[in-house]
Amino acid sequence: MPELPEVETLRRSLEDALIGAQVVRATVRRRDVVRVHPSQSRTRRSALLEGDQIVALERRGKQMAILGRSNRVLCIHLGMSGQVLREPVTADSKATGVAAAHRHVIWHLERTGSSGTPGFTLVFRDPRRFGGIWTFPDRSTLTDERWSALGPDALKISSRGLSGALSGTQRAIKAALLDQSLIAGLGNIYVDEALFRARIHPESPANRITPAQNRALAQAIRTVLHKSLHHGGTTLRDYRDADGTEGRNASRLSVYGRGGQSCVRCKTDLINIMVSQRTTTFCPICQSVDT
DNA sequence: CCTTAATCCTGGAAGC
DNA sequence: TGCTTCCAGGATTAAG
Repeated sequence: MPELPEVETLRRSLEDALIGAQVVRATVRRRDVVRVHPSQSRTRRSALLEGDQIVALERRGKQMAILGRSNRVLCIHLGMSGQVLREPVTADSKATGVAAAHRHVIWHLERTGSSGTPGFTLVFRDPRRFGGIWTFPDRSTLTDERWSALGPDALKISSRGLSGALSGTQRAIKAALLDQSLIAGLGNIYVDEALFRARIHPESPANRITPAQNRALAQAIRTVLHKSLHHGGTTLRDYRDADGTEGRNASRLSVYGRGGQSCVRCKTDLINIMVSQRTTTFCPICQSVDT
């Protein structure tokens, strides 16, 4: 479920603590969760930033990159159930808690300059393991080999950028918006929310969207994402930021998860259909095929 | 070009 | 209560 606002909330919740911190040790408890770049196969420890200092956190679509001073990069994708948690190293009771399982990678970090600071850990957990961590020898390799496959970032999508993405395909617009190579960052929640806001039927062919609809949709995507970001993202069940805080946007969703309930705009019952193997909720009146 | 289905995986919920 | 079944979802892959 983590989509763009959740990943961006996570990134922001990590920035202050992580930038400038020194990675003392990285422990991998499940090897298949980490995809080490072929050029780094014999230096797995440094590939995981061991001995490195963290200098930046970036995001593109639903992916987050942790950049080291060495120029080495970790790219984290949360998939369905991934979490990155920051914990004080003194929190000994954590080991027996509910979140104790599925901790696949653990980093031990310290802040230099202030000796005596206890340090902290960063944990990647992912019960369902749809997510993972990809390592790259440098930033440009990440761009060339991984992020080049992504379309423009949804948070700042322009009307022009959106029409460029949609005009080349006659697939259902919902399917196109879920395709990360066309536009990066949207998942099932925010696609349904944006289409509702722009009053577009989810099965409309992407290339038959009118210029007015395209403008409305680009605006709706930005608004829906910014609104969620403002409320710390949407927590349906698993999502937490690095401090374990839940997002507060779930109660503000207009259509996602509200099939059978009444439309916030016209009071008609919202209906569920399947589009691209995904449950899709929309208002049959507000999002009719015409207009 | 397109769609559909299967696959990965776990845990919560629903059904019997 | 306790078992089985279903479903959720992001991304990739194969098949039609």
